This record gives sequence, C-alpha cells and structure tokens, in this order.
Amino acid sequence: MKKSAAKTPVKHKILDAALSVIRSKGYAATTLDELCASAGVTKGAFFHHFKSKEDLAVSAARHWSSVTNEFFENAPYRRLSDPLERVFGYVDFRKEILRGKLPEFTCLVGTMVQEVFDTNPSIRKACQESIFGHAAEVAKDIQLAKKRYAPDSKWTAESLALHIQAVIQGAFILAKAKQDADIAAESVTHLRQYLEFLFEPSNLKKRRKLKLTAR
Amino acid sequence: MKKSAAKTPVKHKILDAALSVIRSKGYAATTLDELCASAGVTKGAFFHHFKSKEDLAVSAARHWSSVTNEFFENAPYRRLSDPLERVFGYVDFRKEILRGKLPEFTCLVGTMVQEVFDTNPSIRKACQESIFGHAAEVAKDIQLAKKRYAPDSKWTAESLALHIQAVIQGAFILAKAKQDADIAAESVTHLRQYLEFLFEPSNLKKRRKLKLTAR
DNA sequence: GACACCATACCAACTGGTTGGTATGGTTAG
DNA sequence: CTAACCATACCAACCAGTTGGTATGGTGTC
Repeated sequence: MKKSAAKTPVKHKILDAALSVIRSKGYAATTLDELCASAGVTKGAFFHHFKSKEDLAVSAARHWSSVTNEFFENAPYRRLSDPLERVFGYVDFRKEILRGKLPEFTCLVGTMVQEVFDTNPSIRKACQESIFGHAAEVAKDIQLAKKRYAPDSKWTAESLALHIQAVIQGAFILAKAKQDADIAAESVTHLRQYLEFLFEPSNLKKRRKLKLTAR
Repeated sequence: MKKSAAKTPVKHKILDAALSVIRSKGYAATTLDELCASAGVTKGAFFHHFKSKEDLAVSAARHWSSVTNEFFENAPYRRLSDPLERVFGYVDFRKEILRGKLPEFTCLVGTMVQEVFDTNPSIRKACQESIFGHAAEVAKDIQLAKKRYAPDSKWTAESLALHIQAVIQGAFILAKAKQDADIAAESVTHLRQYLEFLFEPSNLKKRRKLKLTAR
C-alpha cells in the first residue's frame, strides 16, 4: 500500500527508547541489550544505525533537542503577544509540566552531562549544545522583554536565560533526591518571584496573574 | 615513636578516593579496580571494609556530608553575628569556592543521585539526607534572618534554603556542560540578587557590600 | 614472660556473569 | 542484481565479588 507510512522507523524507536531508559538509569548504567529490548529491536539493527554507544548518546542528545524544541514551540504560551508574558508563560509552563513520574519530565542532557563531562568530550558537547541552544531560544524573549520593560537593567538576557535553566536543572536534582516533583515546583516558584522582581520591582502585585490571550 | 599517628586509615583513603573518582566519572562508570588503584589499596582491603559497591556509595555520601559540614562550619562567614549577613556570606562563599577543576568543587551527592534515584533506593536516600541536611543548616540562618528582617514574607526558610541548593546544583550542571566555572558563578550572582530583593525590596543598594566583621 | 589462641586487617589470584561490539547470513525494496 | 536493513550467534574484555591465605597485634593462661 502506502510507501512510508504507519511504522515508526527503527532508528526513531531506538532514540525514543534511549530518552526513556537513559533518563531513568543514567548513561553508563544503560546497557545496549536493555536498550534494544526496550525499543523492541535487535542488536544487529542497533549497530546498523549507530556505530557505538557513544554515537547513540550524541544522537540521543540531538534527538532530545529537536523533541524539546518542537514541544516548546507548540506550547500554548508561545501564542502570547507580549514578550514578557511569554517569559512568564515559559516559567509557568515549566512548572506545569512537572507531572507524572520523574524520568518522564526530567532532562536527558542534564542527566547525561553529569556523567560524561570529564570523560567523553563529544557527548558533553552535544549536551552543551542542547542546553545552551534551548537557553538561547528563551533568551530571545527575555531580550525583547528587557528592551521593553527593563531597558536599563544591568543583567543580560543570556545570563538570565541560563540562570533559569540552572534553576530548572537543580530543581530536577532535588526532585530526584526526594522523589517528589513538588519540591521542584517550589523552586520554580522562587524563580518566578525573582523574575517579577527583575521586571517590576515596585509594582509586582499586578503582574501576578497572567492569562493566556489566545492568538 | 607515637603509636597511632602518621598513617591514614585505609577506609578513609578509600572514601576520599571515592569522592574524587565518582565526582569525575560518575558512580556507574567508576570501577572498583580503578577506585582501589586511586586509593592505593587492594581489592581485598576494599571488600574488607565495604560489603559491596552500593555500600561504598552510601558510605561515601555520608562521608561527603561530614566533610562538607565541617567545611562550612569552619568557613569565615560563620563568624558573622548577624544572621542575614551569614546568609549572604554563605551564598558569596559558595561563589568563591567555584575554583579549580570541576570535579574539585562540584557535589558528589548531586552527581550520584541523578544516576541512582530510580534504581537504587539506599544510595538515593543517603544523597537525599546529605542535600536536605545541608539545606536545613542553611535554613536555620534564613529563619533567623527572616524573623528579624522580613517577618511577614510568605515564603518559608526551608523552601528558600532548598531553592538555594537547587540553584547551586543547577549551576554545576551548566558548568559541567560548558566546562567553565564562571557560568556557575553567574547563576549564583542571580541568586544573590534574588535574596537581596527578598530581604530589602525597597532599599537594596545599601546591602550590596557586606563585610566580614570578625568575631 | 612465653605461649596458645583468636580477631582484625589486608593481599593476590581467580571466577562467573555481563557488556560493547563483530561476523555472518537472510530478507526486502527498487 | 544490489544495496539497505535487520537477525542470530558469537567473542574478548571487563567487572563486581569470592576465595584461600598471610601479617599483625591483642588477650588470657600458666
């Protein structure tokens, strides 16, 4: 019948399985046998698409980037017209998605980079590009918001965007340690408070509740 | 001449080696052979003192707690008499110690918990106790500072102390990804700014430069 | 004080299972 | 036919943990 519809390509299945397995067990503890089993694929298929475990990790990090990019691009807050509202929308959205089991909402590259930063340069670099690439996207809105609402502030949009990522990554660690997503949400709440201070130091009550103004 | 001086006990050497090796390679990727070599100890000696690799990890987490507790208890900022100054002193101190190579200043338990949170309950718990125990110490000063300077604020000392830990842990991740300690320092600077807002929203310029008032 | 006795500390070689990776052969689409 | 794709069987290196044994020092007994 149809040519390329219906069945997920094997490579894609392996990458999706990698996101899930590595996020729960870590990179080093993930065995290729288990990964292949989880993807419903044989080892021969795996090594047809990836030349090594390291190659898989690099590909998984890039796959993670494209999955998350698409996820955030299509998130509802993206429709807001005001850049500052998009910034707050982003933070609120990050808080909202802290639901379900931990490996489902924590960050692949944040997990992996802790294991490999000192031992595997190529994976480390892929993780760096993923984290900093995402931060750069957030920084765009922050930059616009800053220009409009806090043009004289000393902090840079890049630095604030990275701080936001740091809080989120750190919140994941607390959540993993306590096995509790709520502790992560609390940290994001503090982060939001900080943003409110930065953008509206004198009049922060007003901006507390932002609404989605669709379109 | 003296009886028990001079030589470090083997168990202690293994634990110290564990702090260093695990922080650079992660828990799963650390082999006992390598660990023993790094400690200058044989495998037999290792298994005399620890019943398994897991047992080592739990002991290492506790060892980490006592090492860091002592480290922060003796830090200069602890001598400040005002609790709020100790809080800022703590944050500034955390920024100051971001020096040297990454495995030398990053957190053992923050690294380990990412690998084991979903697969090894006993190590996870030991990491939790280490992180949350440290946060509880910081929370004491925050609580005192809050009572004195911001008694009507809605946030709790515990929640703020945990947020501080989240920022620091997240900053480590960014630093590892970029292989650059400065990026972590920038995040801690944002954190400090947040604390200034929380404790002195209207008059933040004044408190910018705190000095050590010895004794 | 000398000897038997024993516990703790440590060592080097070994083992059985696991792991990342390979060799080879079959199947399907163009 | 050819080349991409995938399955099965297999391997050498590696790893956590074991084994059997030695070194050292403390304690009780006579």
